Amino acid sequence: MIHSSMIKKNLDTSILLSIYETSVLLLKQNIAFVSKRGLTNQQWVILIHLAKDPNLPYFIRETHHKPIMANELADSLGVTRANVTNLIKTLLQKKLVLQIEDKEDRRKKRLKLTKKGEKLVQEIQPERISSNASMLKGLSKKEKQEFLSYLQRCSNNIMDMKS
Amino acid sequence: MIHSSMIKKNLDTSILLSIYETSVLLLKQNIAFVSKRGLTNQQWVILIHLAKDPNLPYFIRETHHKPIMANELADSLGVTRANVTNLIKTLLQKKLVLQIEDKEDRRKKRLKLTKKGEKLVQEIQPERISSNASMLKGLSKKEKQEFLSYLQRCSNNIMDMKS
DNA sequence: AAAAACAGTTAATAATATTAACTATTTTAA
DNA sequence: TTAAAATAGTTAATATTATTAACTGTTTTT
Repeated sequence: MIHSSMIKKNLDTSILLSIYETSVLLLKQNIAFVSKRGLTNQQWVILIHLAKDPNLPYFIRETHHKPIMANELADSLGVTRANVTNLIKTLLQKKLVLQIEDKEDRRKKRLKLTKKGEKLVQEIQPERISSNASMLKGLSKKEKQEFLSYLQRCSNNIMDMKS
Repeated sequence: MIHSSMIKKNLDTSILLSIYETSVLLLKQNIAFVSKRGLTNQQWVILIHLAKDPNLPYFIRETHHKPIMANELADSLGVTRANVTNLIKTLLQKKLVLQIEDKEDRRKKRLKLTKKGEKLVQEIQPERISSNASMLKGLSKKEKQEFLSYLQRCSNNIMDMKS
C-alpha cells in the first residue's frame, strides 16, 4: 500500500477541480495579456460583450438584437449591477465606451464601443486568437467540439441547480 | 444576413470563454456550499489539500509524501505566500488546522488537519460528492474521462506558456 | 392613481489579495 | 569555511475588487 487518503478518487471531483485550476491559470494569463493594454480582466470581458463576440456563452445561449445594457452585463458576468456601473465608469473615462439612452424605455442605457474601443478590440484580436490556439494545441477539431459540448452541459447542469 | 460581429466565431475562443463561465458558476455554487459551514472557498481548498484529496490536480501531477506546507499551498492555489499565511491564521483560530515545525529544516512548517478539521471534511464529503455528480449528470464515464483529459491538456499548455 | 418593479447610481464598506520589508534558517559558492 | 544568496514564513500597509443598502427616475401592474 502506497498511501491512503481520507478522500477517495472520484472522477466528477477530479473534473471540477480541474475546471477550477484551468480557470485560475487562464485568468492569470489573461490578466497579464490585457494589463499590457491598461485593462483589467473584467473591463476586457465587457468590451468583448459590446463587440458582440459570438463566442461568449451569453450570446451562444440566446441572440441579442439591441445593444447590451449594464443589467445584462451584470447577469452575464455574474456580478452586481453596482459593480458593472463602476467598471463602465472607468471605460467611459478611457473613451472606450458610449452610453446611449433608450428612447423606448428611458430607464435603460444601451452601451456601445467608441471608434477607439472598436480599434482596441480589433488590434488585440490577432494576438488573442493565437494565444487561445496555443492553449488548446494538440487537440483535434473533433476533440475541441466534444470539449465545448461537455463544458456547456456542465454549465447548464449548474444553472439548473440554482432553482 | 442575420447579424455581423466584429469578431468571428472561433472554436478555441468559445472553449476558453466557456471554461471561464463554468468556473464562475462553479465557484458561486461552492461559495454557497461551504459558507453554510462558515468557510470561504479558499479555506475549503486548503482543507482538502491537507486531507490529501487525490482529485486535486496538484496531487495528480506529483505525489507528495510529507505533510504540505504554506509555500506549496501558495503554489497550488496560485496566490502569494503572504495570502496563505492569513488563510491559515484563520483556520488555526478555528482549530481546524495544526502547524508542526519540520525538524529537518527549521524554516518549514508542516500543516495538518486537527481531529475537528478531519471531522468537518468527512461530514462535508457525502453532500460534496452528490453535488459534484449533479453538476456532471448526463455525461457517460467515457465522456467524463475525455473531459478530464482535455482539461489537463489545456492546463499543461497554459503552464508551458509561462516560460 | 397608487403600488410595485425595474435600471441605474452612489456611498460606505467588506473581502480578498498584493507588495515590501523583516526574521530565521539553510544552501551555495568564492 | 565563512560570506552571500536563497528559502520559508510573517507582518503591516495598502490595493483591488466586489458587495450592500439607500436613493432617483421611469415604467408596469393592479
